[in-house]
Amino acid sequence: MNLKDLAASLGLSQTTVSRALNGYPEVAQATRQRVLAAARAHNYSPNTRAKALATGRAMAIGHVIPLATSTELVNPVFADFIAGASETYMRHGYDIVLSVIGDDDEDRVYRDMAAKRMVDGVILQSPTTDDRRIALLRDLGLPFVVHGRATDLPDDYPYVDVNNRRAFKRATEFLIDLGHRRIALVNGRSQLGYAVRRQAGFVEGMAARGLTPDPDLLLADEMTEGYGHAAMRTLLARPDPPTAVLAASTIIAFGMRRAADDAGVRLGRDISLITYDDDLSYFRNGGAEAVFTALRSSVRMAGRRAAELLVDLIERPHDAAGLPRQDLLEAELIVGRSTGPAPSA
Amino acid sequence: MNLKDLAASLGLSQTTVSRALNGYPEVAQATRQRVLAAARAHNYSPNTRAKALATGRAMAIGHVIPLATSTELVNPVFADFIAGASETYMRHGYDIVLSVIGDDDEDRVYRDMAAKRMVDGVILQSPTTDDRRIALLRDLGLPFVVHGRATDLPDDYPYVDVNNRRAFKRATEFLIDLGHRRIALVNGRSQLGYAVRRQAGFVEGMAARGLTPDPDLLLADEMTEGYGHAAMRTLLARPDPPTAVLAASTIIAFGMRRAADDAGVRLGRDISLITYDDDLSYFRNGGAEAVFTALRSSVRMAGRRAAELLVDLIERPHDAAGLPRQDLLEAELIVGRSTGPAPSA
DNA sequence: TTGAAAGCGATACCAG
DNA sequence: CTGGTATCGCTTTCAA
Repeated sequence: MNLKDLAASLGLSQTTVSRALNGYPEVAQATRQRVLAAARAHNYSPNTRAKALATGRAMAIGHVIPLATSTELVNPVFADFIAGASETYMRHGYDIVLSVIGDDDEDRVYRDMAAKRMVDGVILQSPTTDDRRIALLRDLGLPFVVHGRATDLPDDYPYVDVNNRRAFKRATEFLIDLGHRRIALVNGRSQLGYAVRRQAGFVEGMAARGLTPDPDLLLADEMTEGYGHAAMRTLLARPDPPTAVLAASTIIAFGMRRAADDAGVRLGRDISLITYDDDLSYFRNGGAEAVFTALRSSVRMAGRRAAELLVDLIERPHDAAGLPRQDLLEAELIVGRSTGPAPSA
Repeated sequence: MNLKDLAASLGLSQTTVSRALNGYPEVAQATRQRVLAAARAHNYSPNTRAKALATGRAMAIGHVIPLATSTELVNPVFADFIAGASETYMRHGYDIVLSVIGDDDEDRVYRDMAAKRMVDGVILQSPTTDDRRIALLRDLGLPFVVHGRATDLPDDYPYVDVNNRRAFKRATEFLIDLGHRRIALVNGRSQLGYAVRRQAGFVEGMAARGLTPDPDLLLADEMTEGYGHAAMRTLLARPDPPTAVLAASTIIAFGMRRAADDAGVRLGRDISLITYDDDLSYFRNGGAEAVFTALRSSVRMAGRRAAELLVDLIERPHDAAGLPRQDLLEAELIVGRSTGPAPSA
């Protein structure tokens, strides 16, 4: 059933039926009712492609998930972000078009999306410190919102980010206040803006309590489970292993946890582990006995927020003057028992 | 730059340019070369929406992610499945359209997708035992492939599944051969086909070694982290806690692990845990010291396979007579130290 | 081997 | 308030 058939079956023109369906004011109430009833009866809904062609609006947003060739598992963060975003899109009638890409054909994908006009805007994930995709998208004239920030670029593009610096600062101070002194940070690569900020927060937190971080306890590499495992082994093999570790991602923490198991070391007892974007729901459910967590909850909200900014940008592109279209979310800090006791030393 | 402009710039008709670009044989070699060169030079790529409208093919596949309202985290399995599927789609030129939906508007989404013609086919995830979406999609005439199987329905629809029964049977036998006798199964709800099969495999494995499962050690509920936590607490509180546990999902295992930590029980030492769809990459990286894992690796392959079947179904709908378009993948069984020692009892 | 013209299914302008 | 018609960008007969 298409518009033509529907119009014919009603003895009306396509024009009138279209107007009735799209809520134009100049349609007679009686006519509108008839049209709506018929549409419902025939289970009519307009062909998206035709509509998109006619209006020039695709009613779809592109999400690009980068998947480094070295990555074995997909970072669960992407799924949570999208879950959040889709709540917003749903309300505004947008669909999500997903592209999972290797790091090689990065900008081909954006070029394509712009040229093929299949989306009205895109979300850019995990920007690097001087991400060139931002300039590219601007050139292409494709509306976008960045999830995260590119440290080395002027701060003049739309973004949503979690305040990683502050979150890590607070987590660090929390550990120090528990009595920890030798604290390790197992971080992602420093090309990633958030890795840089997480480390900055960590260092700040130490400084705020008059401590200097031991460079040997600052580890960083590709955020994989394998790396987490290797890092934990390295740390445990030291003559003076840290009493607490701050892990920068779920994926890294997976590997660290396993390495601890292998070594017979009990996390949360023998050594404290704070993992940044993990385990929210448990803490919620568990109630009182909670620990620090942050990103995992914030990520969903970040998705929601980013989607709002993007939809706004697409639908009211000229308000740019007034509103900044940027948002820095504060991560929750939840604290409790599982961090383990203060070290005796 | 659109087809019209491109044709004008070449002094050719749209027809010829279109034919040259789409590899029709009747175009002169020289002409084709000129056209291709110009297209590249102008960075031309055809407007997807117009093409879809003209051809009746959307070149997109719908993936529907169900997100129960009670679910706090998105099951990472979906992301891995999509990562696998997208490898296939990429090769064939399809895009992914994602819908994240609550359990309420289940079939509205499928109806919409069919009516709005925005996708050429869909992947159906996590079927329930007598899933009515299968009949719906058949009615709608929308090509689909199911990831998983609906136990209570005739086995006559296209699907890709992992052989859950066999995987759990083998895992169970493996544990028994290590000396375990009191083994618990923490499973998902029995509306889910795979939960039923996992339990069947577990029971079969016990039977194969002459054991009967203790009903008190068969737990099942919504697959959440909170539930995993509760289940583990229940098990540990027993006078005779199990010496090994089989967890049916990553999410459940998250919670169980945390409960073990809280209780000071070391997984892999004090009590063995086999988790079904977790941790693949670590094992790969770690080499020799591996344990059972399965779905997490298979899921990506399942995504790839499901996508292949679906593309095939869309592009050659009439071969159905010959090929079954069904695939049952065997999950890998990787075995090693982290399962913990055999119990002394 | 090439081109003119008719759709595909909607929207939107211009008349009436 | 309603209808005719051009248009969006491409594919696909049909003719030449």
